[in-house]
Order: sequence, then structure tokens, then C-alpha cells
Amino acid sequence: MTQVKLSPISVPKTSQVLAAELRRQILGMALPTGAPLPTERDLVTQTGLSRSSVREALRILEAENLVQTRPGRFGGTATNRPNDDSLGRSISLFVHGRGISLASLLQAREAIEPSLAALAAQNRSEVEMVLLNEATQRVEDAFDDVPLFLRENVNWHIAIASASHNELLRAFLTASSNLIYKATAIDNFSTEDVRRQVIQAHRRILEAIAAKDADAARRRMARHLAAVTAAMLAFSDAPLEIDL
Amino acid sequence: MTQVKLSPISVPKTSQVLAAELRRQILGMALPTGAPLPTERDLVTQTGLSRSSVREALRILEAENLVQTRPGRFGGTATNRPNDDSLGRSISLFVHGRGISLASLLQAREAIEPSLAALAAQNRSEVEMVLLNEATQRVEDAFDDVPLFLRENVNWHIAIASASHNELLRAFLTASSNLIYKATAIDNFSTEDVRRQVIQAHRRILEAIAAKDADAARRRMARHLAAVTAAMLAFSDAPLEIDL
DNA sequence: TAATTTTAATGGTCAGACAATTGATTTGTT
DNA sequence: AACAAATCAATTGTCTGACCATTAAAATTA
Repeated sequence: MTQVKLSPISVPKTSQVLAAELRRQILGMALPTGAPLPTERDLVTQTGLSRSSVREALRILEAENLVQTRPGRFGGTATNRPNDDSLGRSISLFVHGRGISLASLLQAREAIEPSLAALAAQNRSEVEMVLLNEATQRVEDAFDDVPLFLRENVNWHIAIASASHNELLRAFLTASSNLIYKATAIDNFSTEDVRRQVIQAHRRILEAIAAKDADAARRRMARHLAAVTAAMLAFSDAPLEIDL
Repeated sequence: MTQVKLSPISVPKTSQVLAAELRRQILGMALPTGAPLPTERDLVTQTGLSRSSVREALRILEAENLVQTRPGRFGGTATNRPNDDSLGRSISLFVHGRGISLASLLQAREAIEPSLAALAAQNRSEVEMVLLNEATQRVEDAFDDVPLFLRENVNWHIAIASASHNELLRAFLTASSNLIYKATAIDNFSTEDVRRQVIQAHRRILEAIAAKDADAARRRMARHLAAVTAAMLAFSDAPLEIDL
């Protein structure tokens, strides 16, 4: 008699099974954004599960930003493409949940953004060049309004990332920048002198991107970030604020 | 009579409100991993909500990897720290949901990992140096077993990332590497010649890290990745496989 | 035609019941 | 006393059915 052998059996919850199946279908057939899913009651009849289980499955998919639900007649659940924000939320949870330091965030930005500047110099389109110039101008216009200056500065970095034509890196950078912004918006480390230097660095980086000089863009971005990082770390050593 | 003015009022769902409150408490007081939450029925009595709402809130937090739930007596819900895997899942959803190309993934890795190698050279401890040597050896030992070689190769990259002492960048790279692995594990682009070059590159990178030569580590990693990336792109141009 | 009311379909919430699971506790057996 | 088996209690998992809230189309009215 041969022995029956079994590996440990995990018993997933019905909500997880249903969520997995719906997730597979949503991602698998790459449904266009907004494509409707069956109504909750239809899912109940189709699957033979209870409405509670169906709803818990939908809450999971909603937390993953794969669907969006609206009440009311002609409401219902529709597919949803993950975007920078949804990934940003997960990154924020990771950062706060693990107590990642501001220093680490700044390090991450220094690792990623020079390459983004180089890619932007390579891949930028003409309209993106216009957008970059506008973003640069908005930062300069906000010189005397420090909070606005800081916000526009974040937008400037995101504009660079967008011009890189790499959605994943852009999402990484957007999340990092937003977290750095939230952590430093309170401390006004941004003196008039720092702001002047920031503006000049932005201009020189944009020149390199305009000239499609990837190496120069990378180099100048790296130097810019090193300077800003040093200024920030000198100023603030507090743990990250929590804000969701 | 002055007019009453109102901005648009959004009516969040009770499950979302409860999830947000619990999330705030979990992250805010930085509860240690495994700290128990009240039982579902306790939450019902404490909040005055129905059990369905409580459970939907818990499913949201579970999807965010902030809690873990176990059935049975002395089971219940306990806090959970997000880890590389939970962030990796979100990144995977983002990549598949947006149809990010293998080329973009490789680009992201090329952007991130040279900096990780440089940081590893700076920050590595002695025990991490041992681990890195072991990881390198395991890759070499798997020379004749291509699937194992590819898996051990991923582990090697993750070991580098771990030695960098930057959890966020490590999570980014781990996710990217795993996705690249899954996308290329099918296509056996890895000829004997490629594998030989990989091993040699690994050795030279490890030398730089051992010598704490950050610049050399960065440079060699960049060249290594450029070579591997070119080999992969020459071979495969298919869209990413879906696998959750 | 325009404003208003009605209506029906849908998600949101609740209450209550029972099943399944799990690990401690108790009981039984040697 | 030691080990095995049965029991128990607390907890999550699932189901059922009801009713509420929301929404936009459809019908009605001015």
C-alpha cells in the first residue's frame, strides 16, 4: 500500500477566490476602463454565493483600484485602470508602515530621477517640451509664495518624469516626490537663497533636455538633487508625518 | 438673506470610514506586528455598525496588507507590516493593468540598480558580504540548470538591493526583477555564452562592493544591465504574461 | 418646452442565524 | 503519570432576507 501524500492545503475564503477570478478576467482581457461588471445580484446568481461574499470580493478589488462602484440606478461596478495615485497609495502605506526615513526617500529620488532626466532628454516630445517650460515658469512665478513654490516644484519633477515616457518610473518618482513634499512642507527649509539655486538648476536641466543631451540632463539633475537633499537633511531629522 | 453655500459633499461608505480610522490607528501608533485588533463583534458593539460593514472594512485593510485575519478560537485580526511582497503585488497590478512593456521594466531596472550597487558598496555589512558571496556562488553552481540559474540570478539582484540598506529602493527593484523574471522565464534567451558573461559580470561587481568602491560598483552594474537588457530585448518582444 | 414628480434598478446597511475552524480544556485509557 | 481522544468555547466564515439610500431615466405637469 502506497501512502497518500498531501502538501498543506490552504482554504482561501470565497471572497478571495471570487476576487481572484474577477481580477484575472479584468486584467486578462484588458477590459477598457469603465467596462461594466455584472451587478451584485447578478454575481450572486451566477456564482451561487451570498451577497456578502460578493460584496467583500468587490471591496478587495476596490482597494486594489481595479474596480469602481457607484450606487443608484444605472450605477454598478465598473473596471478601473490602476494609476499613479493607486500605486502611490500603496507606496505610502509601505513607507509609513515600515517607518521609512526621509533620508531613504531622498536617496530613492536621487537614485531614480537622474535617469528620468536622461530619458526625458531622449524621449521628450515637442508638446512635452512646452509643458516643461510652463512648469518651470510656474515655479519661478511662485518665488515669493513658499508653499506654492514647493507644490509647483513637485509638479516640475513630475513633469520631467512624464517626459521620460516610462510610466513605472514616473509612478515611483511621483510617489517619492509627494512623500518628500508632505514630509518637508511643514519645515520651511526653503530659504530665498535655496529657491534661487533651485530655479537656476531647473533652467540648466531644461536646457539639456531641450538639447536632447541625456548625459548633461542626468548629470545636472544628480547635482541638483544632491544639493537639495543636503539642504533638507541639514534641516529636518524628524520622522515622517502620517497623512493618508 | 444670505445664501447658504455648500461645496460638493461626498458620502463615503461606512466600511471606508471604518477602514480609514483603523488604518490611522494602525499606522499612527505604529503597532508592533501581530498586535491584535478587537474581534469583529467587539468592533460591532464599539462602532454601532453592522457586522457586514465591519467585515468589509477588514477586507479593505487585508487587501492593503495592514491586517491579517485567522478563524477559530483565539484567532481574530492582527496588525501586519507591509513588506516587499505587498508592495510588489501593487506594482504588479499597476504593470499588468497599464500594459507596461518589458522594455519599460528593463529601463526601470537600469535606472535603479546601478545606484543600489553603489549604495551596497557604501553600506554593506560584513555578514551581507558573506551573503552576497553565497548568492554569487549559487548562481555559478546553477550554470547547467537554466531555470534555476534564472531564479538564482533574481536572488542575486535582490541580495545586492538588500545590502544597499534602502528598503524602498529594494522593494522597487525586487518587484521589477520579479516581473522581468516572470516575463522572460519562458523564453530561454539565456544561452551558455550569456550565462558565462553574467557570471563574470557578477564577480566584478562583487569585487567593487567588497572594496567599497561605489563608483566602480555603479559603473559595472550599469554595464552589466545594459548587456543583459540588450540580449533580452533582442530575443523577446511579447507583451507581459499575466500571473498573480 | 421646461420644470417637476414618479419610478425602478442598483448599491449600502442592517439583523440574525448557522457552519467551519481552531486551540485550549477536559476526559478517558493505558 | 503520560499520552490519546473527545469535548468545548470563541472566533471568523457564510448565508438569507429585509429594508434604506441613491441615482438617472421616464412620466407627468405647468
